[in-house]
Amino acid sequence: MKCEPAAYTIDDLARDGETSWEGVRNYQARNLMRDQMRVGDGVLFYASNADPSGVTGLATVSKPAYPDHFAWKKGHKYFNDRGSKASPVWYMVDIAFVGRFADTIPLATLKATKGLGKMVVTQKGSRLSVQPVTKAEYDIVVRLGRRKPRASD
DNA sequence: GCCAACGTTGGC
DNA sequence: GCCAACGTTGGC
Repeated sequence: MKCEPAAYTIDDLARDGETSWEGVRNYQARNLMRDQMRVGDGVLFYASNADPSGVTGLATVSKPAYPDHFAWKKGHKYFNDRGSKASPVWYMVDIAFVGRFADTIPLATLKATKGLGKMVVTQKGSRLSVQPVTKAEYDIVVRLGRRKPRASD
């Protein structure tokens, strides 16, 4: 799940413990949250438009998809006139903090890592704010995040 | 700040 | 239903 640091960071999630993921206004991303995400699923927290952009930590799905009520709040920045309280269009999930990486795993590292060649975020033009990750990819990224830098690095 | 990639809108 | 115009995302 991607987020710009100006909006929310892994440190914010560490402080909050849990957060709702409102504001997704893209059908593909919505479908992933609504149809694919289950409580307990692992989440890679990705900082976009950051320096460097990359995975900054781990979270887990703590509440399955439910209507994003910000979508029908007139005047709210996440207001969207599709759907309504009666027939919601936009959904969100809640995620809970799991861990923070000592250092961001930059996108360039993901692209250069064996086994991540097909990971959605490493593909050109991958703009979706919620992307699917395979178990194998997830495990590789977790290993990268846990690796302690050597003095010679 | 540039611009490629992609989603959405709306005229026809 | 096509597709040009437009807006947004996000890496660089």
